[in-house]
Amino acid sequence: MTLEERVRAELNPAQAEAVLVNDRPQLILAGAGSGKTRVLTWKIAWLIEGLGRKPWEIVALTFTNKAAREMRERAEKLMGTAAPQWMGTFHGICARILRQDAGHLGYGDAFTIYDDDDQRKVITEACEKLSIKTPTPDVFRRIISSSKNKDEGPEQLAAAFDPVSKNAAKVMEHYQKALKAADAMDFDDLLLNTLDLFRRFPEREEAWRKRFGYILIDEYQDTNSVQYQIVKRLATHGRIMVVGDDDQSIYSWRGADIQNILDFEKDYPGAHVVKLEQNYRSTANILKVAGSVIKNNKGRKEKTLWTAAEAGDKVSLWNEDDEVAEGRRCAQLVRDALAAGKSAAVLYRTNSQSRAVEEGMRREGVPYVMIGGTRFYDRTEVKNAISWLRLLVNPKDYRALERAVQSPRRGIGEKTLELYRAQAEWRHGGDLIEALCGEAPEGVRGSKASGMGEILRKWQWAMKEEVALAEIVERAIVDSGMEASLEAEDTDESKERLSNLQELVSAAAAFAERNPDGGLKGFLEEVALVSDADTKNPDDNSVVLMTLHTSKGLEYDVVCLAGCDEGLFPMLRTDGGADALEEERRLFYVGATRARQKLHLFSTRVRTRFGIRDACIPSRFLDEIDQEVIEYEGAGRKVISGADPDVAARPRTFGTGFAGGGFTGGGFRQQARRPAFPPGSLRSQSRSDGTVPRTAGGVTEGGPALGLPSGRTQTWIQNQPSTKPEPFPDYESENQATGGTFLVGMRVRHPKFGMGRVEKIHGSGSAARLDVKFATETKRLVAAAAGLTIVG
DNA sequence: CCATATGCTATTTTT
DNA sequence: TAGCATATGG
Repeated sequence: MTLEERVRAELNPAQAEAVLVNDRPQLILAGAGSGKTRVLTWKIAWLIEGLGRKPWEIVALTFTNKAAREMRERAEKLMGTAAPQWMGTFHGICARILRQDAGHLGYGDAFTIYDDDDQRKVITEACEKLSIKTPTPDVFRRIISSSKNKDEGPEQLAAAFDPVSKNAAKVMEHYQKALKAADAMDFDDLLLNTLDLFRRFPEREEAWRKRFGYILIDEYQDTNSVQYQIVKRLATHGRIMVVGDDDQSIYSWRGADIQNILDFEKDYPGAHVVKLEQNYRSTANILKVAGSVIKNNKGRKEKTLWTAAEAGDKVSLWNEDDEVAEGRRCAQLVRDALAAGKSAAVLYRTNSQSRAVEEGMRREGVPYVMIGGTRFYDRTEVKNAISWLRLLVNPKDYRALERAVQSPRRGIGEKTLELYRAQAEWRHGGDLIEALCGEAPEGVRGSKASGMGEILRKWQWAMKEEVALAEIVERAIVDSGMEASLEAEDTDESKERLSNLQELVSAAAAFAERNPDGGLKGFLEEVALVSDADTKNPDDNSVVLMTLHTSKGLEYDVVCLAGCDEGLFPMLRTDGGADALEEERRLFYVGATRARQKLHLFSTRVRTRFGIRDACIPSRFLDEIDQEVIEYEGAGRKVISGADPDVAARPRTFGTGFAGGGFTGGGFRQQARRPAFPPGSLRSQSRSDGTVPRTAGGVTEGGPALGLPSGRTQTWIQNQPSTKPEPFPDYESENQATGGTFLVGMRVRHPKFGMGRVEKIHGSGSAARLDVKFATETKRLVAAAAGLTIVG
């Protein structure tokens, strides 16, 4: 069989067309689970074995290491020969380009990659130097990063009229200088500098363009402006294939521009467009759920996923008391799944939700692996050890010195360090190691610092002797004194840290094995660019816990999607644009389509957020779901439903039974939408103003009183976790303006003063005054007129 | 310079 | 509530 015949035999017609067409730029719109990796890997095989292209002519760009690895493995398996060398993440490939060419831009080839922490620190220092106090460094960090993602510099920021941008411009300028002085780049710089290289050095651009005779890009919908431009410059020859799904664009907040994929046909005239709409992953019911939600988005490329698979189970909708019950239920469901030999995952919107889910897993004894949170390489002790190595590779890396000097503490502080920095710049061309070894700066008793210098010198020596990578890492841990200091501490925590450091040594050894020529430089680069999901490989017997974002590209037999509660998911920030909701919806789509066989969706009645228990309303996405394919679940308490549109509000939550005995938090959400549950519910209980009588808790205790089957007391409205409902009159006040009810402890937003908290309430009704504590001061406001919004 | 106390804020995070 | 960052005093 010829290769072409094989392609046609093993792929569906659309996939085969995507693989075999080769004379035009190609846009492959690949719905979730439609086999895009398959297409990419076959494309590589076709280019190499079918068309005689050389592996080194092909560059394949992904957004995650995991995706790159998977593509490589599958391509190699398919061909039995080596896959292209240039397969990797955008950042990784750019780093490789820059290792070669950064000299043109005034960087060394040993430049360091700064992570978020380094970034924060450098920006904070910049703010201090410039005596800029507002806003916070972290705000600047975001502004700077998003500027870079848009291919903009300080100039554009300075041109803006608002003071924040003006400040940001100054900070950014200073920040970039500091990075340059440290011979360092942040993540954004890896991309931006590559673009810069191409713009400023056409001959280099030309060289790379020739190098990359064929360009493949995965997840094209996630490209930002800089990536887009890099690609555009390299792909003038038109030998490019991009694969993506506009419905899965969930990283706009990282600068991804969905327009890139929507405009592909404009950017590459004559492009060949293939839609992959057959889904091979999920049951028809799951797809229906995903499809019925995503179709509410405007501005998407119309496409409908279909499957040859059967309808399968209905999608389950669970409504639990609170996040604790939710976690338990997930654990139970997942345990059954695992027992049946299935894979399972629990997905949530925010990392903070993981706690309750973890707790549930532990209580039910279900093994789990959590992805996200702190990366292995982000643990303090690991970073500390690495800072020594960084300094060794790049002696200008001031940030590394700042860390190393504290690992362990050795009595050298900011001031001394600053003097050495000056010294290094003045006398040693920025080389901090030289400065440490040389004569101590004026006013410094040199012995402590020069001790560091000697250690580093010794390692430099060892490096020349080509000592094994793992050994260098080991020395960093021992010679620096980190090991001794942790041993001396001798606590459970210090033991844990020591073992992490040991693991770092193993990681180095493993790296050296994989990349014999990688060296310390290569290792540090991997450390900087690898993610948590790349390092953690869950075994078959555990559930995987992670955010919806990290779940993209993965699939599981059984998926629980926790926290489908309005305000949490979708999570809409006040300043988010109209597109924000659509992005949340795409996130739902991504989450739902991770499931192969069974999807469980969860909402809760009450949820603790920021230490406050709050009443919840089911996510609007649950409303959008095609009702035919869902079933309501719950331990003998199917939630009663209804489509009564004027029941906008949920009853407050009374926190009786909790410490203190008082009620906490909760309030009427005037803007609340009708719940997802079908007709005939207790809605009748609500008053025409959309509120529920204060005494609701008492009334709802008994099912029969409401004409419900007895024993069925657990209904949506009834099921308050409390029995004592009467609030103290002084603690509340009606507010006509927002229609909300203020309670002490509530978090509110004022148009001018920002976020605040209700401290005290004087009087009631329209005459009520509130003492609201804002960030800087406490104000007494007229409840009805202050224009406060209840946040939570 | 370092250890402790207080106070503030609080998405998502491929790299 | 909890984690982290800054403030403060030894």
